[in-house]
Amino acid sequence: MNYADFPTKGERTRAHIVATAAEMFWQRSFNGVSVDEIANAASVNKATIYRYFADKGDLALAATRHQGILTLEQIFEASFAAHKAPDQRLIAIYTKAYRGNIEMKQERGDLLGCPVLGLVLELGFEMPEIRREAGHIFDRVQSYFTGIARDAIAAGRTDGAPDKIGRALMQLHHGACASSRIAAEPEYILDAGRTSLQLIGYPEAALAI
Amino acid sequence: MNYADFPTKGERTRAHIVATAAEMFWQRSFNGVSVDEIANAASVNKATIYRYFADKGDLALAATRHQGILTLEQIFEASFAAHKAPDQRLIAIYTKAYRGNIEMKQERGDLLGCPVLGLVLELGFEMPEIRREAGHIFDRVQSYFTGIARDAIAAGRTDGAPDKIGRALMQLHHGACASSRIAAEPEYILDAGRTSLQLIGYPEAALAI
Amino acid sequence: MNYADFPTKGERTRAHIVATAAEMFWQRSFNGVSVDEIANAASVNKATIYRYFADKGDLALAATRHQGILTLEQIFEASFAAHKAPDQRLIAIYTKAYRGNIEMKQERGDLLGCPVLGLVLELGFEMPEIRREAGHIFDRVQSYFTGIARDAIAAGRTDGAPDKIGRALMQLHHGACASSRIAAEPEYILDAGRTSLQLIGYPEAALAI
Amino acid sequence: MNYADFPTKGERTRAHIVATAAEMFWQRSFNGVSVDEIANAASVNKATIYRYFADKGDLALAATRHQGILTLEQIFEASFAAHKAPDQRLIAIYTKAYRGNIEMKQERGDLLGCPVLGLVLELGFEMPEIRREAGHIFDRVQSYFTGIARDAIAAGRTDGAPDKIGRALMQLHHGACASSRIAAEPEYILDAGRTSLQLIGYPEAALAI
DNA sequence: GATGAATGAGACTTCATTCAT
DNA sequence: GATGAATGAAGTCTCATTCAT
Repeated sequence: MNYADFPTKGERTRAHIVATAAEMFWQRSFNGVSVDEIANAASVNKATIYRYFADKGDLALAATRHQGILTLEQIFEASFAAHKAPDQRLIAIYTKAYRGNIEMKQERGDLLGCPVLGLVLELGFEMPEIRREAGHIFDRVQSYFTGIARDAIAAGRTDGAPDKIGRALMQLHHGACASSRIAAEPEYILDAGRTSLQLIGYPEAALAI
Repeated sequence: MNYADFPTKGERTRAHIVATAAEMFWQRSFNGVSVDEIANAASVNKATIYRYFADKGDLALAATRHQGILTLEQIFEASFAAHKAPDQRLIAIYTKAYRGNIEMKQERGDLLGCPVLGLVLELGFEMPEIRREAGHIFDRVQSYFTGIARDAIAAGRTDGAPDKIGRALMQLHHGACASSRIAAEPEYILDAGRTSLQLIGYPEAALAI
Repeated sequence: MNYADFPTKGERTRAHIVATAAEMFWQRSFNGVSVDEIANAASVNKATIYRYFADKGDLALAATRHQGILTLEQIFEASFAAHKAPDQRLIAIYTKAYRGNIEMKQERGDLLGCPVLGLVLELGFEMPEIRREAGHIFDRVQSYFTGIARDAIAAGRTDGAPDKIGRALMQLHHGACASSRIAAEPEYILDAGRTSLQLIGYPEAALAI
Repeated sequence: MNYADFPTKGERTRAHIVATAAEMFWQRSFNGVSVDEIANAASVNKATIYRYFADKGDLALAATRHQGILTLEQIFEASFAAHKAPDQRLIAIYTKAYRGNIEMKQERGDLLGCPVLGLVLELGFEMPEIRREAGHIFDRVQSYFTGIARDAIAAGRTDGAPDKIGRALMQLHHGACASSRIAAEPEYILDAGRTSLQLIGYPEAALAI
């Protein structure tokens, strides 16, 4: 997080709380983390949290949004900015995801997968706003994948409906996150990357470590 | 659940508790459901639950196992018993999953997705036994998919490593469960089914409603 | 409280909590007493309170009812049972009230007045059920006073509408409770008793200490 | 409130806070209103409140005083200034009270009764200064009633000790406030007015709407 | 052996109050 | 000097679990 983005003290405090909470929810689920723990981890008083968020659910919503923005920026936007070719973009996406997870595994011995998926599966029915937010995030993820699909079609590598391919790529991505977290196995991410390359007609493209 | 499988009264009580809890965890997550609520829903005394289970986590483990067995039997074993050809088996799997979710959506307005995925994402790090159990379940799921892949290879429809294809099919399945739950959209399941058929080299096979 | 009236253990616990809470609310108001304090004073766990009452307001409602029943029984019913003549009944009512307050003042240095009035003034708008309950209690109080008025009219001591006189007697009673509590002065109760006797046409009747 | 009475900005701010808080305490009790809510309602910063008042209790004391002054001026002084005869004065007092409550009931659907009684019943034991303040206010109220009694005696309408009659009138007034608030019934005020007229020997005097 | 009753710990939230700019 | 920001304490309520009959 770039703290320069939050000029006032309050905005910085708020952003710090969100980032802390997001990290904890990611690791230990919404209900598995108490507001007390978040306050301690963020080194703020519990009442300060309630100054910025109506309730714990509101904080979870902000955390979801935060994780969505972060993922979209650091994985998808970055990959699109750095590359033009569809296979290169896909490779960049999966390489980044893989590296992030490798790092995590080294740092904490575990690998957390998608920071949004767990929250929305846990809270989707109880908190429709979180579900809606996750829906938006995943819509944007799918858009990126659809763009890749479209370019692959334009390059004559595959055919079919770009949005259907985009959805398939997103589903594979979801599955990769989930299965790699469950098995604590980063390689599963690369597997999904390879399947994705095949789906857009670049079976020969290689995923660099 | 076939109650005839549990001859003694105690076994029936236990099975009834597990089934009730499994349903509730599926819908509202582990931490979102209290032991009180489970006892009420199952119409048993709370202390009775603690007669059969060491603690709430133990109950969650049993629920995970229960859901795993159910899914493996009703979706995968049934599909394999009914069909021989790989595409037919895949079609059966996805058709069953789709129909189950359609039913759910009609009955409760929502669609719950995979009954194991949410639990293990929520509790995986805190309760290693659940993670292990989910690992076993998903290993068996992957085995079924790997078998389908192997048969498709034998039929000359695709090539590659069967286990890698099996993993891809499982990841797609995970992604289908997750994305359809988030969007409350059963069609996403069929989309994943079609992608799966394509992956094993049966792009022309049709998913009956 | 006669504990024999509550056969089961749970009923006794519940009654004990109500009696304890009623006493505390009377002295220090609803919001001035915490559930923790009530639990401590009643020597039960806080969770036990919530086993018997949906929330603190529900406990206040039970306390209101409890105080109403107690007052009606010990002051009004008892006075009516012991005497037939309207002046004697009025004298009995005010004598009991006076003695109770004298006792209180000796025991705690203060005098609490009406156990229902404070609660309903504090919570009437937020908790309509308490207001309704207090309404019922005071309706019954007014009925007793109206009965006295009717008998005084029958005895040729006064005329007018019995219910209007009944209401006047009740209002005087309310005022007596309030003013004696504020001034910590039990004599104000006797003053109201004398005014009441005058209002029903027995100006010469004397209030024994 | 006449803001012209408070020349400096600070005094106006202070007076505005007191008036706002008094209104809120009246409606929802001392403990039922938070300092935050008062600050919001008065459109001042919370810290500003603490610039003018040592603590919330101090604000309650000021609110009590404010309500006392207001009531004494607008009801009692005004009635005494407008009329000379004791029955006319009593009628004026009760008419004003009645009209004020009718207005309230139309405006908010409820009727708040005496603005001091609730506060002092709630806080009397915890905050002796408030009790003392209320004592002073009610002493002055009683003085007004005693004056009326004295004039009625002088007019040969009744006999007895003026201060005892004054106390009776005040107790009736308290009771009228309480019972009308509980029942949300302004007519109860008029009833007390009629009883009061009777007590000072003007049973035939009529209370204009 | 099954269940009503009880509990300690901790959940979320709000309170009155003060700090620091 | 006024206000946004912060806090410790305490509030109500619920949790998973166990006792005692």
